[in-house]
Amino acid sequence: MVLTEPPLTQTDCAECPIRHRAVCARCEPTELEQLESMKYYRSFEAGQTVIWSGDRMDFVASVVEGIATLSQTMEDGRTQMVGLLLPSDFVGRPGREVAAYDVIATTSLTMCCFRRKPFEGLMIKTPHIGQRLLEMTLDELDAAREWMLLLGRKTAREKIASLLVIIARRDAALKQVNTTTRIVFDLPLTREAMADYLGLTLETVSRQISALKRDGVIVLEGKRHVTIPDFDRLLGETGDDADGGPLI
Amino acid sequence: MVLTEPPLTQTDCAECPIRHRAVCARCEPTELEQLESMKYYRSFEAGQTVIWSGDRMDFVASVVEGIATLSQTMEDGRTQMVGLLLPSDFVGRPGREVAAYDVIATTSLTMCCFRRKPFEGLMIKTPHIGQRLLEMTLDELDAAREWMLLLGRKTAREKIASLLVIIARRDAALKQVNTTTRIVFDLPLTREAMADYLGLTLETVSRQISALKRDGVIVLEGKRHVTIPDFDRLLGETGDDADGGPLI
DNA sequence: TCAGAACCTTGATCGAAGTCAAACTAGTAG
DNA sequence: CTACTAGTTTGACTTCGATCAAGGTTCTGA
Repeated sequence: MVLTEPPLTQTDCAECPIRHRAVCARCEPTELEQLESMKYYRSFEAGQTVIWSGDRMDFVASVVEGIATLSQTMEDGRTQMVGLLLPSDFVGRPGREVAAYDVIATTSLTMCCFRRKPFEGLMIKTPHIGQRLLEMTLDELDAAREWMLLLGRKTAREKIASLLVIIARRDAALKQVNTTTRIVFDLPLTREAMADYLGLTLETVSRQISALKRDGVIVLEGKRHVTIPDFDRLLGETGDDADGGPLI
Repeated sequence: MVLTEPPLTQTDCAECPIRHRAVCARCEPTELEQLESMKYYRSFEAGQTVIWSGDRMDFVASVVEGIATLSQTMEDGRTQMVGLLLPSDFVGRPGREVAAYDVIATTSLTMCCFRRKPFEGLMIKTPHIGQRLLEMTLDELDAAREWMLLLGRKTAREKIASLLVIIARRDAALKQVNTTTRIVFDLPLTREAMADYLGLTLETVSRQISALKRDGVIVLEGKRHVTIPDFDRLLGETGDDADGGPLI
């Protein structure tokens, strides 16, 4: 599916997370009005491609609900995920006309889009939007560097444990539960998507998950529903510093 | 070596690349004056550590000359390079008090530093500095994602070829030579540093360089001086799309 | 001019993860 | 109810890069 001119579908945006994350927090009423005028929602089903690398991209967006992935594919089909987009994450780059990565919905997905040109204009007139975007981009860069350590130096088992910790943390932040709550969540990714994330094959992912289950580090009901009986134990499996911090 | 309060050594900054890259291009004379007042140079010898992860960091900086690396180390000593800093690259993060990575000079190195607090103040008052920094950060994020593909999916041989292309490109950009010039450069990294960049061991790096040499993809004089007889041939070894673009 | 250190190369062997193949599970469309 | 599909697991075997070990090169400083 190729998006060249996304349709404008104006709907109410009261819950749009971009309000909290990139823009609006310090916006004047007149700026909010402008944002409303360039805003529209788009929804996708699980598995749908939001945009292909190389396509023209006339919007930037924020994930409202669901999960999307950014990935790169080599000529011969090898693919590597380079970004995991959870609710409130930002997609697209001001000033870039053409998408640099494939964006794929891994669950059903709703995004709050802003037409790019007017958004760029507003950014120039409203410095704090750019400042917020800079903070978010620096956070993403830190996450990417953490990910590079994972890809370059961790064992398959450590990679799986790290991914589980990342998902558990983001899930907890989203649900606003605290550290003491029992840690239970559903894996939002297939084994293949996990493999693309971690630079492994899906067979290795499957084997390592089975091993963590056999060793009692995780409890699985079905193939996706995970319980972590002892979060510190899981943390210990990641290879990261012990002071990597608590769940949230 | 731990830097907590870097000494202020004011010198002239006519050649400081930050003028071109992050600030100054659109600065008013009064802003330039302010920048001068918060600026100082620091020099390091090859092998010296500029700052350790976890140290207090009271400055942001731009590389003027030489090469530095950002790297992360796991408890057991496994290390992964997460950034390669060449002249005009920016180090540090506005708003961050504590360094997140080790910064190490791999050649003799000169940096143009700005005291962080006043720099942050200037950034708030001067939006275009933040805008420039956002662009540079987005570029770095793209580079990090390219690097993730390399770490996660490329073979050792492809990794080495990719690194050679990256160095050749940045070297050419720095020297302002054009595509048709014969491609000759010195490797600025030891085999071990290359291994840390690529998520390999130094032995594998050495073996793959020998293999590329044996196959005529590169010509080596000594251990560091590289000639690329056929750049397209080298590009073909990277596994990247053929349309990965020319030297510059 | 020699000793030592840092850096690099090469060989032999090993093991973690990849590949290929088969079978299992759960959901769903007919 | 059955057949199909997408997703997953498990087994057997292979391979790429790691590990361990020895020796070579270059440079510096005594």
